[in-house]
Amino acid sequence: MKKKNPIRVMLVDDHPAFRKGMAALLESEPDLQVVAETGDGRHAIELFRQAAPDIVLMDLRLPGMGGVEAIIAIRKEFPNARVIVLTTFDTDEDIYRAIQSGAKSFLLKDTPEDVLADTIRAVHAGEQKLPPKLADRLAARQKRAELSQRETEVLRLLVKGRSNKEIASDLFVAEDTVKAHLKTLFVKLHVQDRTQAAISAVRHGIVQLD
Amino acid sequence: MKKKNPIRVMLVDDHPAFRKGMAALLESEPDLQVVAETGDGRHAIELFRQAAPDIVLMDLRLPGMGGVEAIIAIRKEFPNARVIVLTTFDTDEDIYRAIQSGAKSFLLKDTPEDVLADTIRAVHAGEQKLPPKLADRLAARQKRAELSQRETEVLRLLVKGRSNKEIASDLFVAEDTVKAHLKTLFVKLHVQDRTQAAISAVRHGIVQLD
DNA sequence: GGTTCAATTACTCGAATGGGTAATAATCGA
DNA sequence: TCGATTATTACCCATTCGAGTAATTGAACC
Repeated sequence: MKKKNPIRVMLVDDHPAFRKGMAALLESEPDLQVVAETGDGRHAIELFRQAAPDIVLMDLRLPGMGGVEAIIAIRKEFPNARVIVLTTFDTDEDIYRAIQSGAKSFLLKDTPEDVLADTIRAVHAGEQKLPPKLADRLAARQKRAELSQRETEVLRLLVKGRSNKEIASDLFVAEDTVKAHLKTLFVKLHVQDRTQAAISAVRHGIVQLD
Repeated sequence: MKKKNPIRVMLVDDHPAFRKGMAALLESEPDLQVVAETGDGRHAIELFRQAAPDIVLMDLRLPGMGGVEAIIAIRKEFPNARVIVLTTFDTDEDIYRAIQSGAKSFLLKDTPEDVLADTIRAVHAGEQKLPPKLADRLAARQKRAELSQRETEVLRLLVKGRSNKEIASDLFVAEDTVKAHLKTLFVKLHVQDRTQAAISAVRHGIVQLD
């Protein structure tokens, strides 16, 4: 028996099996109801319009549109939308971008069911809940200096394995300019050399390895 | 109605929701039956003894014991065990190690249900089936020269961001020795410098970024 | 016993990298 | 309009790195 006002949940995840299982888990809670599900970010937006869920459980890696963009798009149209990110990937940068984009919580897919249900209820009640572990990660990310546009480009090329000279010609600037950017990058990333910078960029999710 | 001799499947994956959903998907096929499931690699081994499944669907990232080790352990005791790897992670090295360890197939979690069911049937019939995309990846891995023990250690330290001098003192050898290893590493990995080598190691899954 | 391969070290040399310092121009928010 | 940030370039200098070449040792394999 459902209560009169169950919390209406929408699932966005590209694994059908996961959606199915998650739906079953959630439905076993008397106050939760799965009202919509999809594996596509773009589809999620129009589905939100139709289903008007109380809570969205959103994966980050989605075909077509990324999870963060989907959150931004939804919240642009529905500023009160309550989105919880539920994903396997958890770099500092992922967490940071998700929260920045307006997500109310961030959970990993191996989160115990009871914690998940509690988080859904808490977020539905208007709270913003983060597991302590991830909150620490977020704090770590916050402390890290913001990279400028140009620095990010240089870092991206660095991760592609390009030399200073190559990066310079890629960006149509002098090699000394690239060196200058690298110097500030090293400081901001707390590293000593380019290899550490490249690894750090990948580890923190600043640059994707795709 | 089940047939008299359904294919008995065991699920090993640390996400309860995924197990639940996958079980439901598989059970919807009349000739498939989920007879056991667990989220733990070590537990999988004794569960195999009890349940004697025809097919094991195995994730690679598991708490405690890794998926590859679990496959090896199972096949040591039951050389005829038919294991299909079902995972989100798909570096060349992952695929390679899985097949080396005796897995009969390797699928990604977003595999369409019908393909999955067909693969289970094919493997149960004794075939070794790989999606063309992953077969290519495996071929790419096969072409890559095997790294020696020492080279792998050097690469691991390189990915940790250590300099030649540091790697040398870590391994109690001369810096020239490290340089020599790096030279052969560059050739084997088809790269020009240490940064590319580090990225390549991570991208191919030779070194984990944990 | 010869061969192949991994591991080790050494030496040279040129190129790439990183640190320090500094100057200029543009943009931007207060 | 002033200070801050960003982007740009330049120069110097020490260190690190990478390529080439080569030799030795020990284990594994046949």
